[in-house]
Amino acid sequence: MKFAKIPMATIVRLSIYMRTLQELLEEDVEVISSERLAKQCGVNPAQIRKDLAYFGEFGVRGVGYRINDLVNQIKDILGLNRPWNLAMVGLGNLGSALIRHGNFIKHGYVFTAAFDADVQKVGKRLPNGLIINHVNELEDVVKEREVHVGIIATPANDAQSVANQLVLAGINGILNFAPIQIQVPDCCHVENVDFTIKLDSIAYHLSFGS
Amino acid sequence: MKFAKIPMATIVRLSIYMRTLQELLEEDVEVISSERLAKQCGVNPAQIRKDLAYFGEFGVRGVGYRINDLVNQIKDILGLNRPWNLAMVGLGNLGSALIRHGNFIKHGYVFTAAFDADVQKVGKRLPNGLIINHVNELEDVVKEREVHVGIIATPANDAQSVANQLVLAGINGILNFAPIQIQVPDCCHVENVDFTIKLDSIAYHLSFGS
DNA sequence: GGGGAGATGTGAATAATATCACATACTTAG
DNA sequence: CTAAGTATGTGATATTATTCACATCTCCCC
Repeated sequence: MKFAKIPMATIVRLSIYMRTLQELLEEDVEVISSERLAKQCGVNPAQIRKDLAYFGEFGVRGVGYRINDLVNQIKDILGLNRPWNLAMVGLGNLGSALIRHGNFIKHGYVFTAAFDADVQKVGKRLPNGLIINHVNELEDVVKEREVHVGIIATPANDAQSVANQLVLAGINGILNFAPIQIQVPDCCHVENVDFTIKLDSIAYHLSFGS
Repeated sequence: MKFAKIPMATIVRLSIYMRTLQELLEEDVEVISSERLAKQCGVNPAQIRKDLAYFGEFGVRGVGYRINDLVNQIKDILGLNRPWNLAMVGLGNLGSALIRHGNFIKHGYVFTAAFDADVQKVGKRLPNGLIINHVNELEDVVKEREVHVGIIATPANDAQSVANQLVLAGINGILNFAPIQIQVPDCCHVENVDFTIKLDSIAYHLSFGS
């Protein structure tokens, strides 16, 4: 599926295109031009065509893209035509809220494990039926339940240690909500979600104009 | 403070440098070289020096950067040496968790208003003392409490309408957690936080190597 | 079935971003 | 006071990413 060095930015945009296309599908739109899609996503039309061109030809000249097909093709490109199992580590405010959040399941991501260091929480059942395990059991449980991606929602202090354990358990993908830069071996891919950094960008723009 | 066209990526990195530097301060490190900081942040040392060079000279040749000073200078650059008032819109799982999350206050962001469309929730008091207002009151309350940044944590369907109201109320910065691309006038700066997009990137990496 | 309208796919041009490499300046030791 | 050792700041270079512009293909209508 992957033919050349693909810019990371392209991958991110493909996700965004897909989201927008899925929206359009629900409004019964069947075909769209790169120009209209570009406007809706806030990018340049040529950008969309280039991004897709890395992976093949998906449109029809003179017509545009059949949305249903394109969504499926983007899913193939991103590896989303299969289920992905998630483990949540840290069930404080944020972790609990995320695990209840409907967007994961909507996009094919399933929580198959949940961990916390607080023995008070261990054994409790979450709304989705999962029972919280102690972080000590992380390695075993992760392997047993075939977790693919670990989500870190612990305090910053615990994040690195959790990351180490996840790597030990054979995890190669981590989504990190802790506000710290975690260090992992090259085999493991980390994506950070840090909203205070986003707020800093907003503060900068508000302070010094766009 | 702003001298030239500054790359957005530079602004984001400055936030990251600042976070790391603040960590180091707590460990009583006083001075750091661009090389060590770079390693810790996962970037190139020259990158750090270039990023800072947009705004002035902050280091000492042959020595490095005095961390305490540099943190303050980055705060000046980003406009963080002042309080910023936030309004949360949407107090479902995610919104409630965020408003309880300690990281905002730690970095100088204060919630001064909270809104929900559910009349059941209106009037309730949050852990931080705030009382939930109905979204109908958004414009008035936002102006009265001098809100600078609106945070959207509503379902995707409501996000655009909330954004419109925020703009009407004079808000120029929005942090959007709803998984949808919201449209706003140019005067308003939007940052999106969409973790399923991050998960998609991870899925891609796991599927097709790094 | 031929011609016009419209939208893709893509090489070339442009713009933006990151890295290198070294001159410059500061500190310390002798 | 001088020389050695370091680490910054920055012009030059390399790399990467975006946009343009147009040839190519499809559809539709006459």
